[in-house]
Amino acid sequence: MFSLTIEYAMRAMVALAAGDGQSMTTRQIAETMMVPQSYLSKVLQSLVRARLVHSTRGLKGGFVLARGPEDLNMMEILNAVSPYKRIETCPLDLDEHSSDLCPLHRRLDQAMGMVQEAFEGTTLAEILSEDNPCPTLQTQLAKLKPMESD
Amino acid sequence: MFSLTIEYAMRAMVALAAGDGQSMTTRQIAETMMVPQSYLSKVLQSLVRARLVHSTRGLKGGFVLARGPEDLNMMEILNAVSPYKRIETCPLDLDEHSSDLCPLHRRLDQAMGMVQEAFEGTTLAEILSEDNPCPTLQTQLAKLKPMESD
DNA sequence: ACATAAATAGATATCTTTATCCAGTTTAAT
DNA sequence: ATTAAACTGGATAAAGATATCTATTTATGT
Repeated sequence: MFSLTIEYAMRAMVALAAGDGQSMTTRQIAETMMVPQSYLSKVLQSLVRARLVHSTRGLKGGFVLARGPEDLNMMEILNAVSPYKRIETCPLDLDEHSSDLCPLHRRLDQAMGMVQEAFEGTTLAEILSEDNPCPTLQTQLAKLKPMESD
Repeated sequence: MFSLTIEYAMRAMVALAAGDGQSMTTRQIAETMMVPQSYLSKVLQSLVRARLVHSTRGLKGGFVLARGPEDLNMMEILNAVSPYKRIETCPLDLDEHSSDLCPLHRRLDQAMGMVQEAFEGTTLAEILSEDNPCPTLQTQLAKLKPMESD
């Protein structure tokens, strides 16, 4: 249901959020989240254009979240890479004046509405706060902040 | 979020359900629901293969629902044309043994679950029973059953 | 200044989805 | 039997999504 591009964007944002403010390169994100690196660079540029992450070029450059993880939700990430188009008018309805959707498209749009609400209500911070059995992320994070809390 | 193919499949099934048991040709369905006819024929074959509709060839042939509209839900239609793959295991998790999803994919799959439940709980009969402001459908139906209730 | 690391932009390749067309087959009506 | 209507299956084309590569620009450290 969700495109690979959306998957990759979400993974990248989770990686950045987990990095705790540290800048990460495309390569680091790609390896952490097992995303094809060359394609990830395109996805990251979408996230930059949507102003969800900041990029810095050159040596020691990389990407960081533009806001705190508690202020970034899944819907924003999805929208950054593939704008979510709710069904506003029945596609069968020729004149655009009908305010209501037909029953079929009302149902389809309701489903989209549920997803939207769920995603808008879920921040990166919440995702990070839950138990995270994702092994590659943990491994990589251990490298990123080698001796943080000691 | 839902592919055009899914859209077309849903529209076709609604058209057939509205036809009240009468057989409809590809052309009739296509015109009623404004779907490209040649592509619709492929979609209909998926619905036939999934046994949601029956087809009869030859003159006076066409398509009819395989079951009553109260026994056909949106999820079956979706599955007929593009199998719904819930997220069973975290795609980042190398060994397949982890029973739980990581928080990100738990959220993604929960969204898919909500859609699935909504669609499973919605039959064609329900869709038909609601007010239907979809003008093309009504126009076409008037032709199909010209003097039904008089 | 120079070399290096890294994002950016553009061109290109591959695969999937969407769409069209045509030849073949089946059936009803004449 | 012949004809016309209609589904079926295969080939093909066009568009979009996914992926890769290369050259360019920017920044850092020496």
